[in-house]
Amino acid sequence: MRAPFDGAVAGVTASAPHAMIRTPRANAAAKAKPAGRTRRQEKAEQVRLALFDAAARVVGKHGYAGASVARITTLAGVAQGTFYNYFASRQDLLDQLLPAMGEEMLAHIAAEVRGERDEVAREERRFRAFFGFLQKRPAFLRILNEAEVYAPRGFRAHFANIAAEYRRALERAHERGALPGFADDEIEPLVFLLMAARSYTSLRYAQGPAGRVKAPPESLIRAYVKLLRHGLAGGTAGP
Amino acid sequence: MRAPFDGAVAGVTASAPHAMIRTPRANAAAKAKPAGRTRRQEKAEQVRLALFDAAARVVGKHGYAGASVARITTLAGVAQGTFYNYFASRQDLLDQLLPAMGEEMLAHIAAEVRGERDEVAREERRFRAFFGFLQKRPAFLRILNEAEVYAPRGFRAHFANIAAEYRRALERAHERGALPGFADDEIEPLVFLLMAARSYTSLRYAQGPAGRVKAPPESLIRAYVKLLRHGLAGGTAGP
Amino acid sequence: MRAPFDGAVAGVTASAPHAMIRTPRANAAAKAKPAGRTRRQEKAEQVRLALFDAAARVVGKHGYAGASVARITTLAGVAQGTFYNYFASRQDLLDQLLPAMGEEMLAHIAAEVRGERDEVAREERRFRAFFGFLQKRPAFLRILNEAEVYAPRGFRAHFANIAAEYRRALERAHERGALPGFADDEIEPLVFLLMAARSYTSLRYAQGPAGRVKAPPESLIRAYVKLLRHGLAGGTAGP
Amino acid sequence: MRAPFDGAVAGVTASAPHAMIRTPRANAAAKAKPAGRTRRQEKAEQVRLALFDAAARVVGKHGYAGASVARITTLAGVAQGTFYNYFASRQDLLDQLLPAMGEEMLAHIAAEVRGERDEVAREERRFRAFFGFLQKRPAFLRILNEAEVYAPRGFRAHFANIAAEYRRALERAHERGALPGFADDEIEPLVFLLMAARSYTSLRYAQGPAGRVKAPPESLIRAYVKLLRHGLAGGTAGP
DNA sequence: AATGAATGAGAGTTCATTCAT
DNA sequence: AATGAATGAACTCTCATTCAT
Repeated sequence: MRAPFDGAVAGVTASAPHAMIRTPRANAAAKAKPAGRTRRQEKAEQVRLALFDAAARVVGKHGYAGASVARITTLAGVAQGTFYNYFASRQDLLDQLLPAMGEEMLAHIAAEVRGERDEVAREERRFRAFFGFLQKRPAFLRILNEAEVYAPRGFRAHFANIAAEYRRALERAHERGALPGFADDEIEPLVFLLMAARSYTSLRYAQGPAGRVKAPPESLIRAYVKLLRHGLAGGTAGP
Repeated sequence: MRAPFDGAVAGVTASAPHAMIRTPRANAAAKAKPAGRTRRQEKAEQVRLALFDAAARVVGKHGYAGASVARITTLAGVAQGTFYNYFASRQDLLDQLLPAMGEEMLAHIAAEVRGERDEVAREERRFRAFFGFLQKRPAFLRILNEAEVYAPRGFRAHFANIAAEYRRALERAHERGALPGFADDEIEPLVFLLMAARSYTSLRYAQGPAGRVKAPPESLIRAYVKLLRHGLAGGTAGP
Repeated sequence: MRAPFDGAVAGVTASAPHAMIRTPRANAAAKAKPAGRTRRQEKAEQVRLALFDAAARVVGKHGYAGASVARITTLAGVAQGTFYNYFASRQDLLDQLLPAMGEEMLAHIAAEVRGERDEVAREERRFRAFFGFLQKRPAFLRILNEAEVYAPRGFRAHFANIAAEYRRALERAHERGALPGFADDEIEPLVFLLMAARSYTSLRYAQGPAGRVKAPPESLIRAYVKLLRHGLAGGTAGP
Repeated sequence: MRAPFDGAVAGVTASAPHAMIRTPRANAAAKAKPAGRTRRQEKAEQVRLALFDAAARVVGKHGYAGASVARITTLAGVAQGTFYNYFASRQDLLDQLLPAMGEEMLAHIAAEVRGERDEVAREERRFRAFFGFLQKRPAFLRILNEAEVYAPRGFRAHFANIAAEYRRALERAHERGALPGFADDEIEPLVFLLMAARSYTSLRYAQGPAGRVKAPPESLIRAYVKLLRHGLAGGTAGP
């Protein structure tokens, strides 16, 4: 709700699909008093969050290549050494960035799609929600973009998350008979084709100057919907 | 046929759509004796080519991040300092890599599409030809992938090249009435959606272990063609 | 018999020849109630012992260089900060390690020598007992080895201990007329020459792979005894 | 002859038992003009020597642990990066230090021993020459001492060198009948016992304050000679 | 007395670029 | 035009020690 990541990190912790997330706190947790978190734990969590948040901002602004530990810790307001109390390495944090924000994105999109029955309309909502999320979290665009190269482990985790979610959605649609012409082994390719549309066009249309993020033009959404509804024929007969 | 890039580089030099490509050679060319190239010029061109070729191989194998000037010059068999007689900076060469290979790719695809009239069938041919090219030039997949992050200028130049070519094709199709449902301002989005499909799926399907490049599965191509032909409905009525 | 050092440390405390050994406990000891140790004191002594024992194990396995406070406290099962309640610094503990084990070694050797009257035979027993001790306490070999460089104060203390003991033995032998050719001022050099033999050959012959400790070959002991009995002539006339 | 290492390094290069010695120059050497060294090569050799010399001084003064690349390069008057043009790593240089000086030591000792026939007298000369060398190269004492722990590869190389040399000498003596009481398999132990005497006593007697090196007392040498000549009996009958 | 997170100086190493030869 | 050694800033990471809780 407020600073980036408050929600995102909580989301990750909740669903916890990231074996790589591990902080010093983890050990101490075992000895924790049953009655709620201690002050120390709270403070530690704050620092962790501050580092996470700082990393997201720094990557958003300078890219992964420019995300030095020095920059991140300075922005977070802690000493460089402190970083290594929370993350095993620079790469460790970098690899957690995308999956964490990805969870948040998924939640954001899911909320927008709820209620719509028609599959193309659902996809249109997802598409719009994706772009909406980019505006809510401008850093995400760059993080998403560069992660494949700079944080491949994190990228793969995120990719698997998103693809699994998408696949579930398309498989349900398939069962409902909403994708009549497609065979079972064509669902996965379809997943990637839809992810491609979203991801690739965001690079062209959302990326503004100086890290700014723009809303996508309606013509893009119209073209996408037509393609999904009728293919390249685009709906000859008109709506 | 033989070493990568002999053709590619020639192609670039020929069509020269890259404002950023400018080397010390350019100056020398101005002074060239009218009667053909001197020995010196030929030798220089050879060195330039060797550096280019070495860079492509190195990036293909080690990625842009691992493409140090030392590695490139060692592979090319020249001293490190020599590099800067031909390229303004490491980045300069890196930015020329993708546009050069992109020209070659364009030529390869154009040759495969020739003769086909149906627009969906043409796109299928392009799609197949793209994957075919990846197998011919395995290094291209990695270069294409990483360029956006490591050689953004080069990536943009390449992207503009490809998009322009695509746009021309789709606009001709549009004029022929092959994209009946689409408005003028939806052609460009369509271009990006088709590029997205090609580019994004290549990452998922073509990337084999250890830099190997695989052929795409037929299910992917079937799904793509169905999507183009009928949208998500996928051709309920059958072909 | 059980955890290393129970005895060793007790020994140190008993004979206390180490001016440098002084821990927070020492203060507490002053305030001790006359009637035996309190629970608190016992607990504290346990922690001290645990740290000591952990340090010996860590140095035995990872060497002094790898004996970080973090590793030692983790193995001892206490927090890092606790360390500084018992030792003034990392170096302080490290410097106590060798003298403590050295006392144990001395006791071990003394027990083996008892009863033998011939001086060369006594030295042979010491020599064998030294190697025997190494096998009983494998960590000692590494500690002894590295202490000179990493814990020079501790090394000097240990060295002085051993040399003093040795000197006492040789002086008694001298008085008995067992070292007929040597002048008074040659006793000390002799001490160092005997210590040299023991210490140096242990590095060559006892050190096995992966911290394992081997028994010395009999040929070494034969050569040593011959040297002591007859010099380089080695006993031409037979024994 | 002048600055430390001029000779030492040459010595190493000559007998070259150190597979680990490798500098960038090695490549270039292949292309070298036949007619003598170029200026560049000479300069490079100078820098290499300067680094070597600086390293020896630094280790002599601050120990291996204090021999940071920064200190070494500062003393040598070159930039830190330059270091890595000559040595693969800090450890690489550190491992070369002892073998290089060891060769010089060997030469020094050999020169002193020449001419003497009696084996004990030869060993006395070696012993004296060893201490003499320590005074000529004060840094050597510390380097020798710490190498086992900080530069184990270098130490092993040096140790093997010295032991081989010694062994050759003792085997020749053995063949001459100079070590009448010793069996073949006792020669090696003898080698180590003599090396022990030299090495260990140097720590006790040569080490002065502040890296100063003292001459050994005559009593040490007398004791040593007596031990070698008659064993612990020390020559009852007198000379 | 025990905790353990925070600190920050300092380590080794890399590499694009320069420039005297 | 070619060389390749020199440069030095920048990087990630370690760890003994401190100190508020």
